[in-house]
Amino acid sequence: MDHEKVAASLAELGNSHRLSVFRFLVKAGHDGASAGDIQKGLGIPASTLSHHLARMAKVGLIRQEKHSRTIVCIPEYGHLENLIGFLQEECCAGVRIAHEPEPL
Amino acid sequence: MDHEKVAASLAELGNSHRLSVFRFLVKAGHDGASAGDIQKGLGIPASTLSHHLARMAKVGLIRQEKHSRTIVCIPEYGHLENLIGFLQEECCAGVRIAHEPEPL
DNA sequence: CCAATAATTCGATGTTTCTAGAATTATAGT
DNA sequence: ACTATAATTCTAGAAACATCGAATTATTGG
Repeated sequence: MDHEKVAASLAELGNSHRLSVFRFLVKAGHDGASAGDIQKGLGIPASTLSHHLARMAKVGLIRQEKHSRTIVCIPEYGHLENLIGFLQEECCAGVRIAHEPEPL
Repeated sequence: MDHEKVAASLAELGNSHRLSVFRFLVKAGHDGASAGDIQKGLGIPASTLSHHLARMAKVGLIRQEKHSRTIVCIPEYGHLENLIGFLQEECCAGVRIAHEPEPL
């Protein structure tokens, strides 16, 4: 993942509503949750939520699958892993994360 | 670190200039770099840079120490670690990071 | 005290983002 | 065909952000 994509993804997660949505989806698990479920669960107006979901999908934080009338949103775990990996490698350079063992 | 602080910090890192600044500071190491050095290194106009540095300091991503005329900026490694920790715990729930070993 | 340097604050402008109601599209069930 | 449901798109206003030159505030050295 390159610099610009990382910045764009962090910017998306850097919004309280969207961070809530992502956390909600992670809790929901690999099957994800429908836009409606998220709306009810978090109490965000439909049009506002739709706007945020579209942004998250655009940068690859979530995937959206249409099943008849409902749209199922699934968190892209791999994307977040890549993001975390970037931060650890590019932004922690030489600094060890507390619970991570020393390299040999 | 709570939800709102996490969102605010991610939002700050979610700007290309600021992400560059943070990476620059990490490369510079624990001694950090002066605002002037960052400006020369990244080619960002002084007033623009000052604006970004102030924002980063506000959420705790960096620390600014004034030494006579120059301001030294130091990355707050711990802050980023907390951020990464939050993402791993709240947003990866049960998902294993590739290079991390399975728990016993 | 004066000139030079380092950095911030001011001010103004253009852009993006957020928000949410209203209208629209798509689909299912009867 | 009609109605209800799920979600998006449209639209528009407010708020926040980004940019950067010019003016300003320290601080150092001569």
